[in-house]
Amino acid sequence: MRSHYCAEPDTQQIDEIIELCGWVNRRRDHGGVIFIDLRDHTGLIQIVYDPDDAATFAIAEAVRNEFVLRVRGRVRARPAGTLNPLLATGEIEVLGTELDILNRAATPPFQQDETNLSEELRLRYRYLDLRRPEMQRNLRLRTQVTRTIRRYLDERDFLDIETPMLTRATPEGARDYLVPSRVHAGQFFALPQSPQLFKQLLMMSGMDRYYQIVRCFRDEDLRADRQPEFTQLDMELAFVDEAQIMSLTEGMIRTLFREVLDVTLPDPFPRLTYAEAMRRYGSDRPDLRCDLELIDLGDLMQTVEFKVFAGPARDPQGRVAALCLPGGGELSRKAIDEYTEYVGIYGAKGLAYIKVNQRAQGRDGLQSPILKFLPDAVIETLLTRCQAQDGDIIFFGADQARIVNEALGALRIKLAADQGLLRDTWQPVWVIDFPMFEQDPATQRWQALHHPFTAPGADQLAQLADAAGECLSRAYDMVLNGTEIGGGSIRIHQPDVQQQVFQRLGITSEEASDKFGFLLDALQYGAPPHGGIAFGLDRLVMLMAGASSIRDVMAFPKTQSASCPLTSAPSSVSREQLRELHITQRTQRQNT
RNA sequence: GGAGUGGUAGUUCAGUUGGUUAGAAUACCGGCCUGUCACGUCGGUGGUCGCGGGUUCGAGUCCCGUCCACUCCGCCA
Repeated sequence: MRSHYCAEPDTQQIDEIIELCGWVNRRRDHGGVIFIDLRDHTGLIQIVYDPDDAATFAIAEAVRNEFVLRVRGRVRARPAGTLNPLLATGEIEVLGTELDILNRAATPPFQQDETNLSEELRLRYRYLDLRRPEMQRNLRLRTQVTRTIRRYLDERDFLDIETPMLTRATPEGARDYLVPSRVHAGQFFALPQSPQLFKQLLMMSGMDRYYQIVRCFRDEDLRADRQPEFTQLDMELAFVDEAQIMSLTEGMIRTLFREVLDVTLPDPFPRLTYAEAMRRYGSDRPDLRCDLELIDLGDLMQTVEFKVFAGPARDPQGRVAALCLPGGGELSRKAIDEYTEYVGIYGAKGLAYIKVNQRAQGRDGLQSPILKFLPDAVIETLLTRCQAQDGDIIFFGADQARIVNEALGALRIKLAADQGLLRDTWQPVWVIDFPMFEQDPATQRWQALHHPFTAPGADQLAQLADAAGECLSRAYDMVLNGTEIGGGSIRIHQPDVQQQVFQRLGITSEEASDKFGFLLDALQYGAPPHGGIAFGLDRLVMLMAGASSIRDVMAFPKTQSASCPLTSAPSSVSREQLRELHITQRTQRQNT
């Protein structure tokens, strides 16, 4: 006997068809025969049958609006329309001879085939939302993904080791979710933002291949691809370098896509340095499904009278770049205004453009508000550099490099999406050679781009003190179709290098030993070279499922305000509970 | 913290320059019909127009505030 809950029709074999989800078509007694149409996915059905006598006996159990039913009867395989031309959609039917009502069911608050349900309603009745074929498919896919990953890593002798959920608050990074201690008045645990420090300690313990599919917590504002609790595939290896980790993990992703989606990814994945990614795509997670690239014009614009361009061109922190959209000459004034507004979100003060109508006619064949500021030679060179052709439009960004990159980088993706220039394919890429540090524009302080345990490149130590901004790290990100799905680094395993990095970050040795003295202590007892990576499982599954939000690949996600309509969490708690935790009740909202 | 979109029967939506009894589809209930399958057909129940305040003779509609959901910026080492 086999039994399944299923959601998708599969017409290949009768045995598989019988595993499908379907629906009791009519509740009314029809001369003692109940027809079950397996193409009508409006509820849950389970069919149990005897594989030796599949065609003649079956028990179907189903949840319908009013009843949970059990039907015993004959199963009849029925390719669409063959047994009765009127039965155009059915694949299989059960002719019931007995009917039991197992339970009553209330009318559901929404219809299962409704596609426009509000997110709040879906989450409030998530258990019903999860009956929908799409959600069944997504959670099924998620299981396939974790199963495949585990098998890949198990075959390579990785240890699956759990790390604490109640741990120590971290000084940097995201805000922590805190848990008050009853035993220690006034002290708090933090839920882990990642198992970073523990997995490094495990390397020093000789657990030289570690992985964990682990929940992580960050108390920051939500997005379509960010939830306060999310799942990482966390990995760490000892005695490895970047090449080994990248080779191992891209092999894992290739296996995953081949086995789960029947998709062949490139071998090896292409690689881009951070600098090149920013220069060509304005982003450290470039979407390579689109060929549009940013074109540097800084050298051309240094001497023009147009201060909007000349200023940033002369500024070492500035950038002047162009984006040439083939066929974009068709864009209306309104459309261009909308793109101007769009780049404004990223801090761009405007969006200059040139429409190339008739390039052969030189200046007269162009259309642009900024033409009058640019000499012929400059115009000619920039057109050549952009490989502009008749009917194209060239957009310009000129500002701080950070703003130009963000604005044109985002515009590039939006133009590609709007114009249908994103290929329907999978484009993985490694981004490597990240800077160690970035400078906070407000405080001028140096901050770790990845995290403070990331090793600098072997030849980069000299830069650490004098030219921190140019110091490159041994970090790497895996990017798929413009989404960062994994990131990691080779870690610092020498205490003196770790001290230097802390110093550069302005972390005093007192602070360092207070916050993660245990890691510094551990380094002293002999740490092997080690490194690792963490993949965002939710994002990965979201991409593979074609979903637009990680909520659609999580069983019970939170809303954008980090609450749960199903359980009404977070909630007030009793005074008694608070008292035990040494929290004064003033901190609680008076709503109970 | 900021920008935008939305909130009207259980659900998805419409609702004109402010006008009298707020509509449709679907769901639900009842009758009829039925190898029906988005069944058909006849009838019925169902609304604090998110909430609060204001303008007005009159507010679903205009104004202010607020709450909720979603998208984005900031934030997310």
